[in-house]
Amino acid sequence: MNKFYITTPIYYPSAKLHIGHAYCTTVADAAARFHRLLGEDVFFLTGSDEHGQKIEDTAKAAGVTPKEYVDNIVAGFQKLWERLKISNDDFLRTTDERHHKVVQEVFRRIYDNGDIYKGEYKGLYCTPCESYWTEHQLKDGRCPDCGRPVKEVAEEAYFFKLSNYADRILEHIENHPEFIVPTSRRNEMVNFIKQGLEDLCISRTSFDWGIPVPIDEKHVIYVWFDALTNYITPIGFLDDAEKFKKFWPADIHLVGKEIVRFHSIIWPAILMALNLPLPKQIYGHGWLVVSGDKMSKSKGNVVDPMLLIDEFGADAIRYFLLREIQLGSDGNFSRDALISRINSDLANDLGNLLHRTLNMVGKFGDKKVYLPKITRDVDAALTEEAKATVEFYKNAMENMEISEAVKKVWGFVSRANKYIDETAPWALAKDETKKEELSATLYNLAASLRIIAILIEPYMPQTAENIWSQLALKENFKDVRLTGAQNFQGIEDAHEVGKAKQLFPRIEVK
RNA sequence: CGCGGGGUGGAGCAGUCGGUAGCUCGUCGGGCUCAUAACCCGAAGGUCAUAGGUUCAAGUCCUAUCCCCGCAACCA
Repeated sequence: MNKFYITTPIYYPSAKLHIGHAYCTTVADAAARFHRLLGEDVFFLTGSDEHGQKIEDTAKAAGVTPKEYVDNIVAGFQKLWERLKISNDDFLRTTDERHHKVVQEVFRRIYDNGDIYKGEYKGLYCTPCESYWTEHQLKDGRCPDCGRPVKEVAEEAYFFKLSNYADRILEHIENHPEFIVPTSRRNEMVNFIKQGLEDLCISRTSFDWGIPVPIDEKHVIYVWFDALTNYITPIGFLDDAEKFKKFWPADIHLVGKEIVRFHSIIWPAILMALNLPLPKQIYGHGWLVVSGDKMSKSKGNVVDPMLLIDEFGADAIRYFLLREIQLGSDGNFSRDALISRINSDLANDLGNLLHRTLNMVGKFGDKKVYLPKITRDVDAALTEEAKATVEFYKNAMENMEISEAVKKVWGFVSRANKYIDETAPWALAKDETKKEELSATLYNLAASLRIIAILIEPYMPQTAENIWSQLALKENFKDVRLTGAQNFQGIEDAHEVGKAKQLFPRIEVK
């Protein structure tokens, strides 16, 4: 059996998650669910990156311990994923004991190999703020936080020999075109490496909230070194060799475009130092922008996904994110666009298709659908379209062209709506000699909806199941695989369908 | 000249190897009456940021300019 291992970044609990985090996790979830539909053995990981000075400071300001602080915020993460119907197989917190062991072991192994050495970290330090700043972060040569002068100081620190791996990483990127996607990000990384890589400082003594360096307790390990190793912790790196062998290397690390660098340069270097294979793909997705602006607290335009779920439901949000935004490029988020999608695509096109179909099966028949005895040209055209849709969908989803796949499915929804017009069942129902035509129309519509339900499961799991249960199909929806959608006549003869219930109400805007 | 992305009907976007500029929404007109005022068909609307260049042919390739945005070793 094929396996599929996909990860999201582990998010930083310095604040509540916004719609951009929800976007990334939804994309990963759709991919994970799709691969489960293929029958693969899927491991889908998300989590939280809880260490670092910023957390320590924020907790102090809130008057709680760092652990109390992150426990509270991370509970919010988990609540959000639950409400968004995220199907992750594990949730890794970098404060987990299992993760500490891994990070320390990774440090130890690389140290023993000689790729970690003790050196001196030189930086511009603001003593009152207890922070290091890089030169470009300074404002007029002074601390950007308090405006006081900074001074160059040196502290003892451990360094990872990133520079040793530059050539090998570059070679890997050049020999594996699929390693960094999209291409624009890959080019960025190639340029970045060609500028030369410095060794990476991977320990700090200026704060305590982190995992101690195993050989030197007064240092804590740099957050990225800590965070990146999360990807090998829950799949048994230290405690389950068989599981590890099965799932590593990861198939996709889905990350935001701004952290592609850490995943495609630092992380591979760490893995090389451990003699482990590299992940197959780093996918850098774009950002959600709100009316052309990046979301930020200072602009006050941060969108809270929890409120959106309260108002519109998880599936509608998921649909919007997956359909509207081209993975890899930035996309616009707006309430108006969301409502417009819900009304036209979900209520009018899909919801109404289901509603009118079930209604007609009851009104023009005996609530049962019968295997067609005839095939008209329109029937053949519909069947063809179904087949083409499933094929396109499978191919697109495998290539993470999720938005393309969604659009194709909705093309089929439209085709089914058109089929109703072409066959005009209300006219057939008035003509006793047209019984077979009517019967074929009703069956083919129900069969189309069955396929649609399967295809949209990765996007809208609740809606998919809802359609399935309104069709009253006997097979347990959880057992359905994509192969089931490849068979058009998947409903048994004389099957009795359920009662129509509105899938998505139209949202009235004043 | 630090690096990168973008500028295409009213809005949001697609456009592969150069070959009649597409999609969704909105607007207007028509059809239909099973349905959630939904569905189906048709139409209007574009100097493809600007100026040059290459070519039989440029949204697409080249050069320059303007504008927007991101990154710049702790933002999904």
